[in-house]
Amino acid sequence: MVKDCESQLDTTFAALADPTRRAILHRLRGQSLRVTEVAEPLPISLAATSKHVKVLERAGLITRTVRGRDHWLTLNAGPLAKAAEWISAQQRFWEANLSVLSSFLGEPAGGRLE
Amino acid sequence: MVKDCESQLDTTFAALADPTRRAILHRLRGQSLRVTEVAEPLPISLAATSKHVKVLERAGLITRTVRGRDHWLTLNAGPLAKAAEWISAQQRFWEANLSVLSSFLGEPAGGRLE
DNA sequence: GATTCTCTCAACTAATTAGTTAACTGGCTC
DNA sequence: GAGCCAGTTAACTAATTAGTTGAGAGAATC
Repeated sequence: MVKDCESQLDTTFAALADPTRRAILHRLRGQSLRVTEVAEPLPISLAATSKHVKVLERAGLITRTVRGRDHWLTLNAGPLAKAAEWISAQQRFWEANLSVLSSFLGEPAGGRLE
Repeated sequence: MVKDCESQLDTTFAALADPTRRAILHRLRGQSLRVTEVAEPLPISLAATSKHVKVLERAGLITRTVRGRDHWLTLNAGPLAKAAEWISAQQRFWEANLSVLSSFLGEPAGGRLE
């Protein structure tokens, strides 16, 4: 299933929008863990954790390696790079935009600014 | 309403997860626009656009300046910086993680890797 | 002051999501 | 092979979301 850039950003940002999933990614920094280990500190059921893992996997943010009955999860930074790229491209225009705003606010006006 | 870091990331990433909203932000690069102008190229109603604008505003990604009947929208990069920060903190561990993965995959094994 | 323009809000629908519990599959161990 | 362990799937609920249309509030204009 080939996913275009736009819809990849959709799934990446949507995956990152959940604090539980961010906690999972955070926990996978520098170590591979099994699903049960990932679930252990979380205040939700194993089934719910399994769903979150699936979301992260579909977003390409983690990689699953099956070994017998254990599923080992590993961080995968590819989509994170794409997301960071989009954000920084946006930020590149922030300065320019600030000047636009200030010149706008500096106008003779008469309008309310709240 | 004071929002902690975590829930700010929630709303920021959730706001960025929608392609229409990313298009709006993209369009606001370097220029302030009114809601109608933002809505013009979008294939949805003005009311729907108004909702997206509200989501972006609540996420702190844009600022609204009311002038008479016109609402001027301006990009606001603060939350973007927080989001970028979270991502790059995560990325800092990618290299370390790659070595973990490769040593894991390099084990004598017997497990399937699919 | 009547009309038009900009924008929001209310009410509704259809789809998605995060969680639950219960049942199931497949691998390990005694 | 009986039973346990790891994990997914199914079926359900409650909440949220993206969109619609229709109505309304306020500002500009003729």
